[in-house]
Amino acid sequence: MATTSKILEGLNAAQHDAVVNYEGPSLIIAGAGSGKTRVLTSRIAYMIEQGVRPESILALTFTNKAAKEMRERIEAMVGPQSRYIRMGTFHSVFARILRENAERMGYPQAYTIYESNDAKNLIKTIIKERNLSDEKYKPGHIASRISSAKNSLITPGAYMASTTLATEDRQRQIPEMGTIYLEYCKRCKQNGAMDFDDLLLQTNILFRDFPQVLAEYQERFRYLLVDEYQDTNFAQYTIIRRLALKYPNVCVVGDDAQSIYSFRGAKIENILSFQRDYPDAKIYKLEQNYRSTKTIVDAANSVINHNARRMKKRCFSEGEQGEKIRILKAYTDREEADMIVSDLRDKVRTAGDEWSEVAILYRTNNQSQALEDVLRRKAIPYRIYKGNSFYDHKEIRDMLGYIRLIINPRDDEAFKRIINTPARGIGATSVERIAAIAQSRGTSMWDAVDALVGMQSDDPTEKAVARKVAEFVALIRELSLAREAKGLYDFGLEVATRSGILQSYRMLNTPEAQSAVDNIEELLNTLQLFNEQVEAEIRAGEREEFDKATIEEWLSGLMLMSDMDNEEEDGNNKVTLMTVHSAKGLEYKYVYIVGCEENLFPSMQAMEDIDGLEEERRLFYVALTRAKSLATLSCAEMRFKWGNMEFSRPSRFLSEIDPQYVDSDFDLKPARRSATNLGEDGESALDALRRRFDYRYQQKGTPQGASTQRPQPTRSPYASPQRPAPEPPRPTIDTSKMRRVNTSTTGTVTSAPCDYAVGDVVQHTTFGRGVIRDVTPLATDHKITVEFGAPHGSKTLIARLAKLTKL
DNA sequence: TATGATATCCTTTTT
DNA sequence: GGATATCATA
Repeated sequence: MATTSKILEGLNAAQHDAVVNYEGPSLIIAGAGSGKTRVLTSRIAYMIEQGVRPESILALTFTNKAAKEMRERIEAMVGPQSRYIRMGTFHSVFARILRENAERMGYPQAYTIYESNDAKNLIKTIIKERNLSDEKYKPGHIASRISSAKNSLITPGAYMASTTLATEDRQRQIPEMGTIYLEYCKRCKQNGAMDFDDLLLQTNILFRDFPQVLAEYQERFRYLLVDEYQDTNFAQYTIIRRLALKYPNVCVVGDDAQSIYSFRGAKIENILSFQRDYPDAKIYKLEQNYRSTKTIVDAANSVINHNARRMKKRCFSEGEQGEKIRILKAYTDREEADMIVSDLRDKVRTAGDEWSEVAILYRTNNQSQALEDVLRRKAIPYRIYKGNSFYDHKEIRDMLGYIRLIINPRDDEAFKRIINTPARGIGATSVERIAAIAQSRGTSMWDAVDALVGMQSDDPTEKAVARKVAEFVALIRELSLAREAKGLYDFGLEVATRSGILQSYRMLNTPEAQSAVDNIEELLNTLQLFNEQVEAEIRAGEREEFDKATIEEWLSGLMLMSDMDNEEEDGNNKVTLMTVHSAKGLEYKYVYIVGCEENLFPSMQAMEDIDGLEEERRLFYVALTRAKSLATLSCAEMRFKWGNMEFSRPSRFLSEIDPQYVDSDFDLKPARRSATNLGEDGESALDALRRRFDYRYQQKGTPQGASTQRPQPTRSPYASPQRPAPEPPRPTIDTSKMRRVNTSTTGTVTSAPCDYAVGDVVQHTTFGRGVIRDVTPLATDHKITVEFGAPHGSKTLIARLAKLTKL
């Protein structure tokens, strides 16, 4: 402590304290832009400088990219020892630990990681096998229930023992839910597979059932650091709890105001009650924002102040006042995109900035479409981040299917995917028969087919199928040999060629097929890259000689990789498009938040209860605080939804921003649309609106050749020769819908009478029957507290939005 | 069994 | 509007 470390230079008082006091539990409340990453990296670097062994540090981040960046920054401070820090997402770190311990838990070491599609397919199979109605038992719904059970560490046994869950499932008319969950887990294990949630659940089971294993990791990881703690779920929370039991050197960093992942089971309580969990925890508050202008920080604060559930902190900026937040309004979503893109082009050009200083953020992925079209039309380079776009491609999933089956022959989902891909004459009936045989023998489909190959049959069609199956078996065997004999890249290439996948696309001479071939090549390149990387690590002595690159390791890495983690190789000077969720942790000079409309942002389903609405508000806060110098918000009056136009009103969040920070030329009050505007006179108002967006209007093909005025030939679904242009030249506008929207708008906006009173009995679509306990008036609505009894308890809802019926 | 046509969901957010 | 699922037909 005698000499000051270089690492501490330039830190403010709060940051300094948070870096230096690394022993014992600490909670770092880090407001947006407060130098959180800097504190985390400096803290770790400082620890190493003070003699803490890097191997004893476990740092968990939210994305792989964040981990990579942190490691680089630490390396810059303390050099190559940083390589020995265990760092990554919860999922990737524990996937590796599980691999080391898989066998004692009844999983193969080469277990496969199931992504959500695999999980859903398996659930579908189970539902079918049990002859349950796929009307009531929707795979997606079942999958999400299983997922939240796992995130809350509820095993199938516990699930079925719970009377609360049983009644809940009966209410939802899925009484077999527990059985399906049990069967699902059984089948995953049979298949030697873990889904995303298993990676956390099974880690907990490992630590619970094998205390000596837990003890080993407790000794190994004496210092724990968790980033984005406000977004951890119960399973993650418990892992940390367990690991910290012996040496409570646990440092969590987060911001309750940025908790936006409750749909994934994240519990904001984890951060709110850290002090209760670790009573002698030290608390550090990083409140100075170094990222944004005063205007942006203050505006964001004024919005988040509408939330009741907050931790006390005061975020401020000492930067410039900066420009006011601009709010733009367009008539249609299409026009909104035009407006935004022209605006950002002007900004970038006049200021001489880079495209990469601009981000366009939206609430839902589908909003990117309109923006992409305009960007492409104006030849502005852009980069779009979209979930796991890699697996969205069939050719990639097929390639991975082969590789998975070779690594883990028990993986029935992979087997089903590829047995007839590319088509080799083994149809659904044959596959079902194989599945049935496997079921009856209690083996995997691969084992079933493997045993079947030697058998003879007299039936000629059966014989033909048997021959084809035998060919498939031979193919997989050959590829397995290739895996052992060849390097990673060559093996991948063998899979692509011998399987016939590559050939099947080359035969087709379409641009889509070409892109598929490109994707396959890209996949093979990642194999090569991975191999080179591992070899470099071995040469540098960071990795043992015998620990060569394996296809298993590559595959799990790939499964746990998100689009976020992919580095762009062909130049970075591009406008960024992404959801607000993916923007967390990032910053841009210019930020555009589009679609600031009621029912979109905040989203319709989130507005059902107060918690949901508050989370949307935090999301909006996250969006706003991404901006360094200028934030621009926009909304449209009409938006294409499910193929027809729907009206929307400006988001309540726009009017929640303190007006002194806003620059807009229209009234922001959500209640602005009055009855006269669209009342009985609705049609003419509509016509006026139609006229103003005749761009789309004409594009949709007016029969009189008006479309020829448009120089831009856009793909037009109504222009196809088979289908005559519809009589009224506005096929996309469904007036019946408009009237509907219309009446509901006028009815609720003008005055806000409340249909509910204390003591009323109501029915809710998800929570069931309840009694109203309290009614509080809001600006344009009422907040009601409803007691639902057993599983749900008391909920605070917004009268107009909650799906309630009075009984 | 493979292909093309029609029906149906969809739109919250992701490791 | 679009992707995916299911169905009808050769």
